[in-house]
Parts: sequence; C-alpha cells; structure tokens
Amino acid sequence: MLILLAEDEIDLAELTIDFLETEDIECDYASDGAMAVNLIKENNYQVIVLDINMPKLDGFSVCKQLKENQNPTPILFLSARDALDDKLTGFDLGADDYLTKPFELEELAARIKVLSQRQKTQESEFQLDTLTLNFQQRSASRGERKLLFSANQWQVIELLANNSPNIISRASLENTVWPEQCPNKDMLKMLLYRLRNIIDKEGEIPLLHTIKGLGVTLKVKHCG
Amino acid sequence: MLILLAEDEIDLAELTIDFLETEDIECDYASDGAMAVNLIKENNYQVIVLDINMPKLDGFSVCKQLKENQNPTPILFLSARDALDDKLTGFDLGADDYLTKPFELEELAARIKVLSQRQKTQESEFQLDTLTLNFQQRSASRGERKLLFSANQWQVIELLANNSPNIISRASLENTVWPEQCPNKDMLKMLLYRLRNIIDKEGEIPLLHTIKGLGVTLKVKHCG
DNA sequence: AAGGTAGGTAACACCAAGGTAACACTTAAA
DNA sequence: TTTAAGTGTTACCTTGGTGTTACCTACCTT
Repeated sequence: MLILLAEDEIDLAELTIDFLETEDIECDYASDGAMAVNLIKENNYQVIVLDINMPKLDGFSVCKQLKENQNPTPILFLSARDALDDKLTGFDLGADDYLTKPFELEELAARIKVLSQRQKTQESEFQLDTLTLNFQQRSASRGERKLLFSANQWQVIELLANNSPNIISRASLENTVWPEQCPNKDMLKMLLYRLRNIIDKEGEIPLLHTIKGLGVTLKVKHCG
Repeated sequence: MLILLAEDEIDLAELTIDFLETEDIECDYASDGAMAVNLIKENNYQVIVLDINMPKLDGFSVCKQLKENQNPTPILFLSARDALDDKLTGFDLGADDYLTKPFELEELAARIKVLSQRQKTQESEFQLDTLTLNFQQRSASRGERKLLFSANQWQVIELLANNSPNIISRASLENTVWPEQCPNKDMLKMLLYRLRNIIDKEGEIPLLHTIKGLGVTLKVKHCG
C-alpha cells in the first residue's frame, strides 16, 4: 500500500515512515504543502496524511484543493492543533479522519488501514490465454465459453492459478481438496481429468499440463 | 439521516441524542448490546455508534458479529477506554472510527457525517435487471410488481445485494439471520425458496442462483 | 521385448445438497 | 374470535458432484 505523508517536522516524519513500513505501508514524503500537491498529481495514493501547519501551503489548503478537484483519495489530518474548531474545519473541508499529536504510531497505522480499505475495489482476476477466472464471483470463461466448476474443482484451479506457471505437486492438490484423508488414490486423477475437459477444448491452446513425476501446472506451454 | 446509538449511560445518551438531532441526525437508541443487535436487524442505519462497555453484549462483540456477517454499515466506537490496545482491537474488528470519552459532541457529529457519506456513495439503491431494492425505505420491486419481504428476508437479500455478483456462503447467510443458533438445518433452504418465489416469477430472468457446494448469489447468469 | 509405473479415458452407481410441497405454530392485526 | 402473514417443521424428490472400477496409453527401466 502506498500513501503520502506530508509533514514538515522531519524527525517525526522519519520516525513515522520507519514504523509504517514495518506495517507494510509504503510512504512517499512531502515536507511542505506545495510538494504534497505535486506528488499527488503524479502518483495515485491510497491515503493522504496531511499535517496542518506546513510551509508554503498548509494542510487545509491542500485538502480544499483536492476536494475541489474531486480527488476521492481519503485524507487524514495530523495536527498538534487540538482545538475543536480546527477539527471541525478539517472535517468540513472533506477530511476523513483527524488525529492529534502526540499520537501513537500504531493508531495512525490502524486508521490508515481503515481508510485504505474503503478505497480498494479488489477485483482479483486471473487471466491466461483466453482463460479468465474471477475468484470473487467464482465465475470463469474460456473465450466466449462460460465454464462451470464444482467446489472441489475451484479449489484446485485456484491453487494452480495463484501459483501459475509454477508446478504444483499432486500431493499438495490432494491435501487442498481432502485435508484429512483422500478417499481414493484415483480421485485426484479424475478431478484433473474432468477439469481438463472443461478448460481445454479441441482447437484451443492447452493450459492444464501434467509434468510427469512432478505435478501439474497452469500455463501456456511453448511446446518443442 | 438515521443512526443507531448503543450506550448504557442514559444521561450521556440523552444528551448526545438531543445534540445530534439539532444536526439533523436522527437516533435510534439501544441501552445494551443485545438490543443493538435486534435493532440493527430490523432497521437500516447509516452509521452505528457503539459504546464498548455495555450490558449483555459488549460493543466489540456486536461489531465482530456485524462484520462477520459482512454488514457494511460503518461503525464508530465510543469508549472511556483510552488505552491503545482497546483502540487497536476496535480497528482490528473492523471499526471505522474510535472516539474516546470525554468527547465534544460537535466532533462526534462531524465524524458521523464523514462515515455516513462513505456509506451513501456506496449505494442506497440496488438495481439488477428489473429488480430494484431501496435499502433506506426497505422497498423493492421487480418491474411493475411491488415486492414485500419479511425482516429475515431483507437481511438475506441485503447481504446478497451488497455483495452481488459475488457468492455468499450458506453459512454466512445463516449467521446473519440467526446469529446465536439456527433453529433447524432446513430453515435457510426454506427462506431462500420463499425468497426465490418472490423475486423470480415465470418469464423473468432468474436472479437468485444457487451454486452447489459454495453458496448463493444474486446476478444475471449468462448461462452456457 | 517385457514389465512396471504414472497418468488418461470411460462408464456407472451412489448419495448428500438442494428444491418442492404441505402443514403446524405463533403472533398481531381486524 | 377470526384471519393472515411470518416462521418452523417434516417428508419426499431430483440432480449433479463425487467416488469407484476397469481398462488404455506412454514412457521408463531392466
């Protein structure tokens, strides 16, 4: 996750950035409002953290400008100003959160995460040749053809797709579908056979390949 | 705007409600967690404000339950607990904001408004083919036909619509309607059966689909 | 060439998930 | 009290995914 931190106190900024990175939050840094505006123009941040007291352009102004431009990125104000009026001004300008200094780094991280979640529209789709898998909807298609998979088949294809083009051992697949105990040694064989019939029809590039002795993989195989 | 305030200190609650109403924020009131859950089940709130220390069911539990059921309503915790750990727990459970007592009523109002806007931009109306759902009014129609749903049916259709066209597992649906314990294994089956009879009449494109072994989804299915 | 092993193909039986229908219970309005 | 609607409950049916078996093919080993 990439965010922007606009904060003129360099010591505090450094401390904050270091901590946020341990929480998997990547930070771009602006030491004043003008720099913040420029960075926002050039990058797509998940969240913008703005100090209010900044050189050149204060946080309020930056926020106001963004909202006037219909920028939907969530904004979190970070300020030593504890006064109610400042907070209300912030929210009035369209801020999404307001944290007063001194604050706990953990709380900042938590609030950033909340804001970022609102943003993301996670459409996790997998594509390979003409095969498309949508894991949310559990829908799949090969070109124009709609594909229907059973629950077990989804488990397998999901594992294969997530690791494509790497090879997955038959043992892993077996454990995924039948965690306790596989009812029959040939079950996986059948599952893969049925899966292959659904995915790879005649005239299409085969995608589900067996690598004998190693396992199975989902990829476009440049044969030869 | 209608919100729910769950808070066991009646004096504080009254004060808060009075103030919020001057800000055009209508409040339903719950004096304990169990009551909150019931009210949430029967109404569609824009924001839910939860005290943490409450009789019967604490705020954390209420929040957890809602989020497990994919309820998208924003949650704001209101607590005397200032400890970092409590805040982090709150955010971890999926809270959207956390305000510590004592707080300024104006700030609470401002934060509620921010949260409600997020909700509004998400969706207050749902449309799919000729099906229209209005969550504020709890009204629905299929083409010219007006549809009437019971409370339980609304919970299900709301969950499905909010996640459409993704698949919702029968377990999630069951937890949503019967949070403590489902009275009978076949209840959900019946609920869905009745729901389907209401939504999908003969000659219309079926919208409520079962994906065997996975769950249920609300979508236009391009079969093939 | 024979034998062994991994994997592909085909056909079939079974069974639990889910759909359908009818009915009883409860509550609340009329 | 009657009526109606929502909610549980039970029984039965249908179906597609799953499990099973048999046999085939390809390739590796000796």
